[in-house]
Amino acid sequence: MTQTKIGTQDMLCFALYSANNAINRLYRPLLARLGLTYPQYLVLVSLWSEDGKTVGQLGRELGLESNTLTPLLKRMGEGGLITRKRSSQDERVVEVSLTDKGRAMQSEAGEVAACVYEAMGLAPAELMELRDRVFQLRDEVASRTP
Amino acid sequence: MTQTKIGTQDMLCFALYSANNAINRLYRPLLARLGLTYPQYLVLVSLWSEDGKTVGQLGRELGLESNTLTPLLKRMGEGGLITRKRSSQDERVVEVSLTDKGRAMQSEAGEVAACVYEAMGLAPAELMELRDRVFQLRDEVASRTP
DNA sequence: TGCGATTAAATCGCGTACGATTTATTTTAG
DNA sequence: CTAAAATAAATCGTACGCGATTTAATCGCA
Repeated sequence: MTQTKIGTQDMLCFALYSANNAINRLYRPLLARLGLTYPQYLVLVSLWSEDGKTVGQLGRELGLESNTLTPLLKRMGEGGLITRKRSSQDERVVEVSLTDKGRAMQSEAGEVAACVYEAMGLAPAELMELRDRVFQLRDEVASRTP
Repeated sequence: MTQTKIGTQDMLCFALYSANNAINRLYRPLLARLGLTYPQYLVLVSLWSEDGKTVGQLGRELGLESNTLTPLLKRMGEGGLITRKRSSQDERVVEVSLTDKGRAMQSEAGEVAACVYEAMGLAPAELMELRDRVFQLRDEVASRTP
């Protein structure tokens, strides 16, 4: 017998849970100086790479639903980072776009990203390999979730 | 130039964030049938491996503080899974112990763990390697967080 | 054409996470 | 011995995530 009792330290799910918490604790004070939370930062990263997405598109990319995104985007709109406008083609759809202020934040955010990258202490190749393994696990789990 | 713009799909932090969310979505309905949330399940796993821990000990193991644990443990106490008692040695400390009901839940939880393990689609060796890498990253990030 | 089914956001309630602060107890220095 | 420092939980407010439901608009098909 190799192991009778398993503890939290044996669980991959706990590794991901606690690593995610740890990274959030690193990001939080850095992003707070920009008036951002981590999920808000992810929305900006998404829009910086391609501006003008619907709530549904953002949700599919980030793995979130409207019940999370709607209030989050509302706060970002109040903060003047984005605009939210119903599509004239399809009034059900809300289109999210960057404001000048939201676009301008990209350069400041670069320092945050560099700071987090450094704290991870991984060489680029290691980082990319770990990232791809974690994405693969996510996709595998998601595909088996009813 | 290899890449001009980076997106969410390039970020290790997003991989961890979205994988953690995906795993939670898998756990949630399974644990809900036991009346548990994922962090509550982690508390039980910790106590099953060694019963009788203080709030502070649980917090160090799980990476959580009293502001998160206190209400969580209160709910678990109301659910009859644990007891919370101030130490007679040091009245500042609260000791958390399993009830019979909390202990009995271990066998039911085994099925949940098996279900999650299967959904990950990883061989044991792969799983352990990924787990250790993620823990290592967590510890590295935590050690560099002020 | 019209009406039920589908789709997209929004709303609501609950349970985390966590920064900041408070309360209560113990430790420690003088 | 005692007042200040340190420690352990608890409390409070804000922002996620998400299950469940609601509202509004569009689609599909008889």
